[in-house]
Amino acid sequence: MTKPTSTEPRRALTLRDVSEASGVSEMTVSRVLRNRGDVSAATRERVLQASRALGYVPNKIAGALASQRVNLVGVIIPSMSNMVFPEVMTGISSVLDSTGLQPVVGVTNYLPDREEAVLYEMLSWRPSGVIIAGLEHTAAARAMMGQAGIPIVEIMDIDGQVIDSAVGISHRRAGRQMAEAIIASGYRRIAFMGTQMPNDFRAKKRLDGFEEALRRNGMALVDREFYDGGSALLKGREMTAAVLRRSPDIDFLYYSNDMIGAGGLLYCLDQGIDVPGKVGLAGFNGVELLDGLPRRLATMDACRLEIGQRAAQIIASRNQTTDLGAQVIELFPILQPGDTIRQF
Amino acid sequence: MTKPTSTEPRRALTLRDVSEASGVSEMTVSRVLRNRGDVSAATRERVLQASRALGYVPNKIAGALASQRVNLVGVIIPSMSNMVFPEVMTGISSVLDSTGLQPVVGVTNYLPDREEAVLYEMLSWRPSGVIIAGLEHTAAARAMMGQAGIPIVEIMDIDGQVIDSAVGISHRRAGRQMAEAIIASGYRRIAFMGTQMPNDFRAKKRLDGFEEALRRNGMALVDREFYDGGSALLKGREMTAAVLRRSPDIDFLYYSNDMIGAGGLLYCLDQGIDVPGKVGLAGFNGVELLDGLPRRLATMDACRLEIGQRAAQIIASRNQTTDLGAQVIELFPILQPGDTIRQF
DNA sequence: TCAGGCTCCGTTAGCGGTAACATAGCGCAA
DNA sequence: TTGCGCTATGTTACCGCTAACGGAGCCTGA
Repeated sequence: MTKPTSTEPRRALTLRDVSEASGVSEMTVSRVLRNRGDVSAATRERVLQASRALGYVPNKIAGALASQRVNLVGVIIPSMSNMVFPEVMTGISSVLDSTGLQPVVGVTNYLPDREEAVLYEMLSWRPSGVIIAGLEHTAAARAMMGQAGIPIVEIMDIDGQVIDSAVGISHRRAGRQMAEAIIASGYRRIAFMGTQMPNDFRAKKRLDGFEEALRRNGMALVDREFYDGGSALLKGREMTAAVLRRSPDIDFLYYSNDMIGAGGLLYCLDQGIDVPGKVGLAGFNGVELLDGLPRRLATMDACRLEIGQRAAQIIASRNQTTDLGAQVIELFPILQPGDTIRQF
Repeated sequence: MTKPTSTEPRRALTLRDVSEASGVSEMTVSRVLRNRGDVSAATRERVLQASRALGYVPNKIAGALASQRVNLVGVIIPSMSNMVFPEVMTGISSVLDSTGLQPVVGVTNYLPDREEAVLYEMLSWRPSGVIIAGLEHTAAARAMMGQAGIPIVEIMDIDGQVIDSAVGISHRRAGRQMAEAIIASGYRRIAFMGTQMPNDFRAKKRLDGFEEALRRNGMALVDREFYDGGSALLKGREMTAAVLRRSPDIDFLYYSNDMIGAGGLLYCLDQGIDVPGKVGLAGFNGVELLDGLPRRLATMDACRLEIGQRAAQIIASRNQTTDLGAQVIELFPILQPGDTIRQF
């Protein structure tokens, strides 16, 4: 099985092989394969035939070096496994697909040093642009992005200093809005549950905004609980159980994301708790999963699809004559009350 | 905002800039930055300082062309948003991280033509290896992989013809096993629910194996239902409702994946159906999500983490002296009965 | 004292394409 | 017939880096 088959070439194919097989110069082959410049129909056909027959695959490394152009866009995100970034990617791809640009993903696991390393690696391939989640980066990462000479779009968040362009929502405001809606519905004894991660700056900003709004209304969080790793749904159950045991008079549970919120909702329903009468719940993100729950969790959609699309549009335009220039785009999430907040 | 800042260089930095700034040859700078060859500690320090001060980022395109080596491994998967591939990626990364190799992901959305295009694009960057989901590919894709002269590992499935190496489970056998367990538990009127996708070959193989085992026991599926797009959890609810309405005497619901199975489970519990007494349920994949459900759904874990790890090990070893050679590794999924199959 | 073997660093020649320019061949109007 | 302009193709010079080799300077032991 390890022996090369008879069809396996001893040496990788190059333009020269195709040019010899079709009797034209390498340059002409190059023109045919890139659809660039004038080539007669007859020659084109001959070249394509030879290329296909040989199974030639162009070497983009050489091509990129010679042309100083790379059709890659680096996308740097904290995680792939939480339902939020796959949708951002969908948005990015939907726009990039029609431009010849191609996304390349790097994952940081919410670690700033890892983000820096991933960024360095990406920039070393000289991409046409970078889309990166968040506004918080190491000093070195900021410097690299500033120097890179390519469009940089920071996504998801706009509460902070932008390097070049940004597309996102204000998480602080989102937290405030949710708090105000909860208070307006008459809830008074509110608990918070979220991730332990010190580097999830957006979750932190939401909580900041949330608490600020509580304070303005003369209130404060009655209880809070953090988790770290494991199945979010299960953690949501466990934290909710712990909080309700510890503080039985709680009347609202605010979750930093929908997954743990869903776990909490399932727990409350299991326990026969009156939702939203006795206890209200809310999460954040507006993930599709919620549609299948027994009751629709209150949440705020984070505009993930549109964020991806807008970011990709900015990158794409900068590689064209229709350059949109650097810009900061704020999107506005919509509160979806679902069935877990009292309505009047 | 579109004006270049003062720190932005007019021209991209090259090794020459660093070499001039540190007073040594480009070759020496190259050696320092790659940690290769002998350089005195003093010189090394000087070069690193200059490099950092300038904010130099090496050009891997030029490096790869000159050295004929690329530290990239292409990973081609059908989807990123279904909980199964993120875990495979985790396995791949965990192994590759210590090797200097780096995964680059491409997504096909279960479309063979798209897979071919993604593969072509990847091979044009001359990666050190390719990990690709499934054994079914277009003729052109198979030819490309055969010619590429790099290690190719097909993952997830081993029921079919392997190009080079493979790591996976037998989905046909998995389907059979589940059917046998269900029958052994005394269920007799079984329905199936799954995706409509004609190109999800692994789901199809599971169903084939499942039906084959039923036939051998003189049985056949009583009902079946397929879905397409949308929230899997919600579709699971809807399909389950439809099936139970249409065939009220059903006593077992077999789902092609855990997500729709979870939706079905939630529906049954909502309806007050006795699970697993009156109706049993089972899914496939062993996703973490299930831990947070009110009841643990019966499932089979697909060895996703280990598949990723083993595949990465094969690629890594082929780039070393410890070459493992081409191989086909079969993994064996374990049936997790959970709480939705009657136990005796 | 000097051959031999280090350590450290420089020089040369590509890697496989593409931009930019050069040129051959042709049709056609004057 | 000449010359202009066009189309179709070839030639040349890199792109930024690294493999391979070369060689200067120094240390060592006989």
